[in-house]
Amino acid sequence: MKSNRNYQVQQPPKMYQQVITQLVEYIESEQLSEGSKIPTERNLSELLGVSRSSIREGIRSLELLGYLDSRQGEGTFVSNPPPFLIPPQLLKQQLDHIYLQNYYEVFIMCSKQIVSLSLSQGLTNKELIEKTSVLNFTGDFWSDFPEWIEFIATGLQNPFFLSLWSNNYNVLVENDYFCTLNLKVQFNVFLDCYLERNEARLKELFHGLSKLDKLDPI
Amino acid sequence: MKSNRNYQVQQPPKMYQQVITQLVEYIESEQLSEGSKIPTERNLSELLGVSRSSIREGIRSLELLGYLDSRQGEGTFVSNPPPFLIPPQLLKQQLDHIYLQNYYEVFIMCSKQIVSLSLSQGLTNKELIEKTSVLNFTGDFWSDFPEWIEFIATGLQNPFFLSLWSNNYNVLVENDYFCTLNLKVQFNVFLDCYLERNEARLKELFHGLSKLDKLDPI
DNA sequence: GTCGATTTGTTCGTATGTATC
DNA sequence: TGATACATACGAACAAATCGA
Repeated sequence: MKSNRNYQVQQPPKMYQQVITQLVEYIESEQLSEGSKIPTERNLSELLGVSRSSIREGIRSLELLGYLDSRQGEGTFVSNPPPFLIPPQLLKQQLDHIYLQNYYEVFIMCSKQIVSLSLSQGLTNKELIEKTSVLNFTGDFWSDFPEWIEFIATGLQNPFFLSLWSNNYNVLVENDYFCTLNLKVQFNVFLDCYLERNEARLKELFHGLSKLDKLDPI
Repeated sequence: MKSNRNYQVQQPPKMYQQVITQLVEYIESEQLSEGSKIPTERNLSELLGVSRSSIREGIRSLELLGYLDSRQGEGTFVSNPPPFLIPPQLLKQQLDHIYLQNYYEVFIMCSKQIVSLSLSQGLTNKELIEKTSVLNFTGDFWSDFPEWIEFIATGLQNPFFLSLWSNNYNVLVENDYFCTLNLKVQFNVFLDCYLERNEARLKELFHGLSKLDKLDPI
């Protein structure tokens, strides 16, 4: 090597990227929380010394991530982005079966974890039964199972499992994935094992869920 | 209700949102895959009948998601977005301890799942030992453990677990989370149990990891 | 190696719609 | 009703990078 040139492939940072960084730093330094108003586009333009267009490109990107919310005539406000995002869902992309299957397996992992954590929460058997009795089930597995998981997940300390679970669930629903699955188990079985705290059997049941065959297209 | 007016609280869709939708539809309909070039900003402007600025706001947002990649002088190209995103990581936000702990628990869940799937892959004991022997460990838990997980995850059918794992891992690393943990176990123990396929003991070990105490600040 | 065409990067000015007082 | 503040949107202009003749 003769020169000191940097051969790394790296494009120079773009203005909107820097705007994003500055914006986040500004919000953190000012301790702005959900609902707080940030300076107007024109102010930011002067403050950061960049054009309004670049400011807007940054704001728009942060808006898509759920970090900002701008309303015409009012201003731009700080918002709380979710802990996880699934890009194809944000873009309402059509996903093929192999993608959906991958999301499905993550979905099952989350479901399993939520059930496991729920059982280790230290509730008495009575509380367990009382809590779940407020739910009214329909008999349709892919209607009852999600309702159940969502319900017990809201009681957990860590809300991220529910967030991740919901993301995956929504992707699958929006792509009509569940109706392609060949289900061989009743929902009651899950619920009974849960109320009996039969973790070994639950493990088997979840294992069965993750190994579902695809329905043969007729 | 006297009129047919829609009282739903919904802001009118913004141009850049529509641009995003149209762009995704265009890419899908043209079957463009990774690396394909999309029309120039000026072309898109005419094609969709919106200004170049709005086109850019849409492109920029998709760029942040990893769905597009635009290079000055060349053009804008289709890219493959990752299956999961963690917004605070994209924004290089500083996260507080409670947030990090939540991500940590998801991280452990993924690690556990990866190990479990790896063991059920049907490898012989000999293959298992040979595969892991290519790794050279340092003795530092939070250096060895991630290297191990990442290695065995690359052999899995479903790449989403690794993707999700990496996302969480990177958040934790970037926020110096691991060095705040009070670790009481050696990495060897994990590896030995793995090679012995001792799933029951592995379960205990992971349970121990998820219940780590925070180091007392001195 | 130079020139010219193409394309994104960036800025500025202007007009319009909307919310608030 | 009017005035003000603000985001929304457009279009023109120039800079910078890339590529090919």
